[in-house]
Amino acid sequence: MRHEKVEVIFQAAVEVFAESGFDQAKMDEIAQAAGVAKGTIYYHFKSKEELFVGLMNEGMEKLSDCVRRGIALKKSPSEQLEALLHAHILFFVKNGKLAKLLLNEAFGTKERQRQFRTKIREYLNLIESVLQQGIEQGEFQMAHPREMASAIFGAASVVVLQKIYSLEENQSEEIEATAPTMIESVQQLVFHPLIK
Amino acid sequence: MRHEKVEVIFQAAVEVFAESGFDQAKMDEIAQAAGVAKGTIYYHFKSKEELFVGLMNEGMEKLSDCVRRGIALKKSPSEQLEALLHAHILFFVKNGKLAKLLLNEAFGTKERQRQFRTKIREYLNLIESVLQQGIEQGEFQMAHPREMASAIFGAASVVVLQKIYSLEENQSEEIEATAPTMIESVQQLVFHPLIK
Amino acid sequence: MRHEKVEVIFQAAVEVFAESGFDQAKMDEIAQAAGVAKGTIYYHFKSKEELFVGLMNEGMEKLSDCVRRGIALKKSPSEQLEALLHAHILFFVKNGKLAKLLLNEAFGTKERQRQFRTKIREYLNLIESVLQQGIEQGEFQMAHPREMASAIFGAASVVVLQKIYSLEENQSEEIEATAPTMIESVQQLVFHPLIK
Amino acid sequence: MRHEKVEVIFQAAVEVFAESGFDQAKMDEIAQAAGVAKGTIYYHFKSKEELFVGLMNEGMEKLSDCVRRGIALKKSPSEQLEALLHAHILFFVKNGKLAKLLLNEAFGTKERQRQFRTKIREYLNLIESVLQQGIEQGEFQMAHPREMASAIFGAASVVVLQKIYSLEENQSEEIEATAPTMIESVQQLVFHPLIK
DNA sequence: GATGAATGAGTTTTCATTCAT
DNA sequence: AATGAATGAAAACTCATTCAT
Repeated sequence: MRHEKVEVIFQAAVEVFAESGFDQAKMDEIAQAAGVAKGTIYYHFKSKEELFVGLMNEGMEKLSDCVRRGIALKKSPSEQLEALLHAHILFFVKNGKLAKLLLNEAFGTKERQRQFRTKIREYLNLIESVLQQGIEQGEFQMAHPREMASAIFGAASVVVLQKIYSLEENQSEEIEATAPTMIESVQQLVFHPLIK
Repeated sequence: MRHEKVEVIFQAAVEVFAESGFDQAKMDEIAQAAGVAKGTIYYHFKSKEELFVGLMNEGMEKLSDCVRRGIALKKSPSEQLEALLHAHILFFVKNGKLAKLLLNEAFGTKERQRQFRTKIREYLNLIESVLQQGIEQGEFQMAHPREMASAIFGAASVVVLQKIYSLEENQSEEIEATAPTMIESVQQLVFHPLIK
Repeated sequence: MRHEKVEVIFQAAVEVFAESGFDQAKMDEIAQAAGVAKGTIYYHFKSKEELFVGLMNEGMEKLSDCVRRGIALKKSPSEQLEALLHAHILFFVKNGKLAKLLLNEAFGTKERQRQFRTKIREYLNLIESVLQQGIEQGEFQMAHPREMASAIFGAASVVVLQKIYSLEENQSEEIEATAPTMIESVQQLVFHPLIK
Repeated sequence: MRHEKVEVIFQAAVEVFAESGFDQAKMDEIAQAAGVAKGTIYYHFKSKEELFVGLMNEGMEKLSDCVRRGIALKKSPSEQLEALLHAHILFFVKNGKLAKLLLNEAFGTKERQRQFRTKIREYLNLIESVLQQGIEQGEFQMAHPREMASAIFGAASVVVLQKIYSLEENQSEEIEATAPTMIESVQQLVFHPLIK
């Protein structure tokens, strides 16, 4: 297993980065939150950026794994897509901190953001491949599976993020209870027309 | 009409903020890009934050206006929703800089971000009201119009953002040509099931 | 004339760099000594290194000018060499701080030191050209004017440095009084054999 | 005999200190170069400073021994002085790393430098005593043997240093071949007038 | 209205040193 | 004897903001 202190630092870093964003996050704060000296972080990570990138990669890895596991149980593309949405939203609900970071830091021209987008691109490819299979097997019908993948990703992600922040502003914490609502909405968007 | 210098500063600020994000953007750089002295910015704006907030508010205003104008021409909610998506995507395509800022700075706990989210909330209300009318007039059918509004907003925004950055990485600039692809995709998502 | 603050910073920097050497010198200390804020130094100089290099260049420039002026008054190479030694030693005596920096920072593989050595090389060329002329005019006789230039430079410089530090340890300050002693010694080394 | 590890550390330390100077040299780098753990250095030396001082003392010791051995074979002061110059220059040529350190770290107000200068003072006394004997025995003639000792030390040292760095910049390594040139030059400076 | 030199609080990062194993 | 993870004090540098001109 990974070095104990590294784990502690990772935990603390997610909290702090999610709370403040990359630039506003202070290494001091991360160190304090982790209960280690600032030097200790630098003993394990070359820089703030490297720490952040490590974090993001791990986060995307977890999301991918989680979604892949959900898909693996299903046979037909439409069931797989359903499972994908379900897993994606639940993952974001359970890992709100990561979700915040994901959208906050996904876009931008900094190197770390570019690197990060590569990971997102991979995740989008996963979605796209499900769509593609559906098309090939005659289940789905769409002209632009790549754009559709982005749109679905955006819908599923922003629903959760918006909910997180709106609940935060009302200081309620019962987000898990609202998961079905969000899943249902995105499922409808994808599988049924809004129009009667 | 607004003071000439203010306009110049606004223009420059959008560029710089979009390129670097709020924190990494330097007032020096904005001043240089605007061709004014740094002090001049502070003569017109109290702070970096105020400049940014002014910018974002104006941006959201423009987006709202643009969408509202699109809707106004239509009668039925479904036509209105169609027009809304169309206008939203075209606006983001035409104002890529603003689009970047929008998603980059929409989430976070800083005061400026909270303020900004208020504007987004208003925009989401606009979408929601179209959905609501559709329900009332028996055109639409959905359990959670609020969540649906978020999902639609996310789908339409992320499609464009993802496209912008993916084109940037390939150094092509022909994003306007791809607008129909994106509009079509989101329209399908909203109006037709993916499933045959 | 040069900007007032720049001048003040230069003055302070010579003091501090000479006292502590490049690495041990703190920008804080220089700022305090100059009576300006640390930021002011960085407003005028890009980095500690740039400040230092500027300083050294100016120092070598002054030394060169001073020696050149001494030489200019003389006709024959031997008179010129005499004047050169005289001027060099007096300059070091008057500008002890600079003399310290000169020897302390002349050697090393850092970029700033390499740059600095280029200036010293130029100064050595000046000495060498006097020697060369002496040879051509039949006044001097030597096999390796380049090495001789280094040797003379070393003799004249180290004599003064050693004296500065030995006086410092005895807390006496009367170095100017000892200048003739040093000049005489180096003159003898160059013009008369030690051997009777 | 000295502990094996101590020897290894010394070797590595000379390299690293000579390459980077005292301040820029990193204990990590020395440890790596020596192939031991950082803690091991601290097991054998109390501090970076102590390691450095030990090094310098040993270096000066070796120089002194080498020169003393050269002198011991000669009888007359002028032969002794000749041998001294010869030994000094050859020692610097053979121990370039040490030579660099010697001049780089000889001057300055830090405690380690003061300590080091004590050793140099002793070496200068050795030179001075040869001069003094020459005067007493009627071979030499000079007003200020102490200053003359400094001047000779400076000439002999700087000649080599300047050559080392100028060859380094041209990436040639044949310094040993140039030793006679340098010895000859300093010998002339000391024993024969430049003037015909 | 406009300017840009000056400021100093705030941040990342480095590295000698320690100490439990 | 030897190790190397952990530490925290120290330093270079940044940049939003101010203000005299």
